[in-house]
Amino acid sequence: MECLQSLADLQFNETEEKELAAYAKAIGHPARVRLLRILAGRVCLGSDLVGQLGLAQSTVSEHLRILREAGLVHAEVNHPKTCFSLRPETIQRVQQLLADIGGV
Amino acid sequence: MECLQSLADLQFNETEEKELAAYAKAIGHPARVRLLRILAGRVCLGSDLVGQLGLAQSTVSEHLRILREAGLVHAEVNHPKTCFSLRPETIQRVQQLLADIGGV
DNA sequence: ATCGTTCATCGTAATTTAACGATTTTCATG
DNA sequence: CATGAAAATCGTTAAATTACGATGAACGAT
Repeated sequence: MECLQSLADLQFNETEEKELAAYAKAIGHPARVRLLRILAGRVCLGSDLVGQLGLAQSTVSEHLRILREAGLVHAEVNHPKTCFSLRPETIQRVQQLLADIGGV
Repeated sequence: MECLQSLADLQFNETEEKELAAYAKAIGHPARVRLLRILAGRVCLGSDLVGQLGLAQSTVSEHLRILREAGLVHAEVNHPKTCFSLRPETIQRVQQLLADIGGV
């Protein structure tokens, strides 16, 4: 007995699979979700975000780095401050990749 | 200097933050994204999925467990076989949670 | 009752992640 | 040029993740 439907026509897009996995991995931590929600419709300095998260400055910085490297957040440096903002087009890209799976 | 917009009105929904983080964490691995894509529009036995992934049976079983526990995949046992299928409503829920952040 | 197939679970090792305090970098300002 | 503030990086520890082979459990068929 085999799969209930044919698997012969199955072809993988490994690049997109890794792309979605990387986005999801970056989103996959409550502190980072909170950062994204704060930055939805708001532009913030790192120090403000530290205050909202209740985590050490270095920890928040690390979470922001992960979000930045994933392309979910943009950072504009104005020494000694840095302005963080959401990149909504990346969120939309994630939604598009999810739609290919089974979403709307 | 503070955040460029007010943070006073900020309120968190920790439950939803954890919910989205948990979904994203489950999706955040290329092998699990592939499983989801295979199961999009197809119902498969575990043994078929093992063949498609090129990983050990125990490893695939573990990935399927993670997807199941996250509510992304449904498993129907017909001993000694198990039928795995996507739960599209969960994918849609993830999209909704993303929309609250900055998606469409 | 035994065997075979399928899937889950166990035990383990290697890698990655998360978190913190301490330190360093960077620039504007005094 | 020295200071100070903000953020990144470093070093470390603890915990979680990933992967595998081996083993175990469930049940249909022989």
